[in-house]
Amino acid sequence: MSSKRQRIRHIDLSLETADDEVRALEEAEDGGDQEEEEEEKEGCEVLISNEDEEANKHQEENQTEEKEQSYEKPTAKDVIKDELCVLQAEMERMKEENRMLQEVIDRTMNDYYDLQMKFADIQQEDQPKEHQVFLSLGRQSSDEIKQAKVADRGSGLADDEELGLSLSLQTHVDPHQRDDAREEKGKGLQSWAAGELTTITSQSINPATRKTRVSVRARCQGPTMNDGCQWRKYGQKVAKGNPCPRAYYRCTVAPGCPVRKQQVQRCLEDMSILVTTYEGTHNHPLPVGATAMASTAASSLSSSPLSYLSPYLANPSLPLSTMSSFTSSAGYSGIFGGRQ
DNA sequence: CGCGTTTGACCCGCGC
DNA sequence: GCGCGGGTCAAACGCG
Repeated sequence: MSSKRQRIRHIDLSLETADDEVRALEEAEDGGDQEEEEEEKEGCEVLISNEDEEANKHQEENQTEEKEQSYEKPTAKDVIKDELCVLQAEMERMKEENRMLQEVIDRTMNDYYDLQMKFADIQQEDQPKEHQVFLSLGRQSSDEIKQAKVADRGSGLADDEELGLSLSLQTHVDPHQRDDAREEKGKGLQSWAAGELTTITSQSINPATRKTRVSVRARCQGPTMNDGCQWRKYGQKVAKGNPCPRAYYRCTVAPGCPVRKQQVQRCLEDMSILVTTYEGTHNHPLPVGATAMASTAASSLSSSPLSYLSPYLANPSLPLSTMSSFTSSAGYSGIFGGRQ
């Protein structure tokens, strides 16, 4: 199991790198005038790109000086024109580069999604059949199913039959359960909509209690990530092996809501990454804000990776039912790979 | 004064 | 059975 986690970490790193590169390029391209897609900043990357730009400027200035020495007194206008041309050319080049990087991100996200599906399948196989009954990949589109199958063939880790079973089972899922799952998934995805989430997660099952569990890894500066629901802290504990305390929150949107979440700030690997584990299913509809974010996040995931980077740019008017394209029954799913 | 957070005590499951 | 560790409770405290 640890090897699987390592695989996910590897993916996370690559995604963040791509994200940073694009962000740095965008900064360099428009000087940060564009509306920021993420509130969180990686200042060092921006600085690097600015330094590059300055270095280019210095180079251009040096070239200009050389020109001035070799030619006969060009007018100031000519010099400015030259600089302008060079800058415009540079800008065009960076735009092109930006486009290419976006394509790379696009491909990477597709690969990432495939891997998530594969990971869910692998974990499905690890569980007893009794648990698999509750597993579901949600109402995937035929393309997504194909992708998953292709991935399965490539790895030889899962078989199409099992995937098909899962798909068929979810059509019999109790609507209430599906709502619960949507809520579960929504909670995690709301962070996407908030632009805070950098990675998605893993799921886990508590065999003893059989409670639904979804964990979300989010890059978040604050003590807790805003997922649209109201939470009340009811306890805090220092877990062994992690110097950072684990906080326990309870959903206060509705009295008696069984949903709890635990947050663990992982100090050792990355202080900025917050691992949030949601447990249980809501016994109430999600707040409007949370639902909107959830559906927005859903559309962002199922559409372009750019909207993944900036979920608010995605169409927020998509119906909540869109969520079922990657949510599932009883709290589990392809992406989160959840189980009950 | 009400609500949320903090924190020590308690409970319970699990491994030995 | 015992010890350990995670999870929860509830009184105390702080803040608006």
